[in-house]
Amino acid sequence: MNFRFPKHEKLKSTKTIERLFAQGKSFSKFPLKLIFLPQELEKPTQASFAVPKRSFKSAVDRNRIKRQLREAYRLHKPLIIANNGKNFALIFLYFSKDKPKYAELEKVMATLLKKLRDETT
RNA sequence: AAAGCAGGCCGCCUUAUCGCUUCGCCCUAGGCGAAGAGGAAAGUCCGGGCACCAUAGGGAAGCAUAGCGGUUAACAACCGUCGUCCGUCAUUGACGGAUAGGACAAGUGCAGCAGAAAGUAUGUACAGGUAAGGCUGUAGUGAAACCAGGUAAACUCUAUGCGGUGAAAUGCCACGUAAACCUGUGUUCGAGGGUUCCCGCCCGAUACAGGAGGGUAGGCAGAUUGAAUAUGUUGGUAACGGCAUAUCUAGAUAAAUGAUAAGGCCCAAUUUAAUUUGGGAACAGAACCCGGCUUACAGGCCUGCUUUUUAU
Repeated sequence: MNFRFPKHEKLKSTKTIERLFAQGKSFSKFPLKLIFLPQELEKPTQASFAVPKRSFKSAVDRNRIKRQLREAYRLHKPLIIANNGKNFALIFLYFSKDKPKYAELEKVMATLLKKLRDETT
């Protein structure tokens, strides 16, 4: 099992992100929204996490939520990587206005990733 | 011991598992080791370093500072001291606190109550005086009544200082494209541009301005060895400086420094104590680097002074 989340699996390209917001498909389950597109050729599945400044004014809170999101993704990403060969570009949006509990975040993350796997195979 | 005031310091810890960033070593796509947020990293309010610009010169404007002396790379910061004001003890001093503190004899403006009148002065009563007259004195109101009046965190004046931009700066490498097209202007008789404004100066030709459209948006340097930190010693009332020894202490870039579990510890609620439940602690996240200022801050510790109580 590979639970690592190194730099090259982080979505950084401005172009790809703009394309995601313009054309990406999405589904949500409170408090997360997942936006996704098939990845360009020869690139691994990449993910990125966003917490709007509007909801959380403090940088400390935003950082903490992003870290928890990243942790939840890191531990559950084998769900989408394991068998099928398809790669994705992903963005996770946190749209609640309250601080999350990690256990709930983890549950939501798992269901979202399962849904993504089931709908694209 | 308690309370108050002033100053300074700390601001969760340990272990396990799974991860992230940088560096080093094995020797390669993995493993091992080391290091990894703050006192304010915040606000971006001052001052520097550093870099670039087509010289940055004069005048005006603007902004800042304002007893005196010192510290500093520099400052609007800091230290000392004098003056002024306030408080306490007390009696002409001591202690503590505050203080943007140059000029009102250039001009302009402003001034509650009281008072006839508050800046173009001059009413009443009494006394004196004159050719005549607030011409002179006293009384009365007020902090102040003509005195070169008071007031500049009022305009203003004086002295001193200030070129601009700001790491998205800047340099190099790689990749890609369009030195193409349309319109206008222009090449020493100067289009256009830089300097806040004026003058002056400077740049300037395969150029400049506009239109429509195309490409890139990666890497390295800048960038963490520095007005550095710690200890000792030494000069100075102090701010701060000298010398010696030791140390290397985040370097990310859609932005690492974390997540989970257990225990300790702290806080809140419950309770006779125990226990149980909740929170992880307050304020808050480096972004070129320093020196300050301002603002936010749960809880704890230390030092000094004052008061009260207890003991001697």
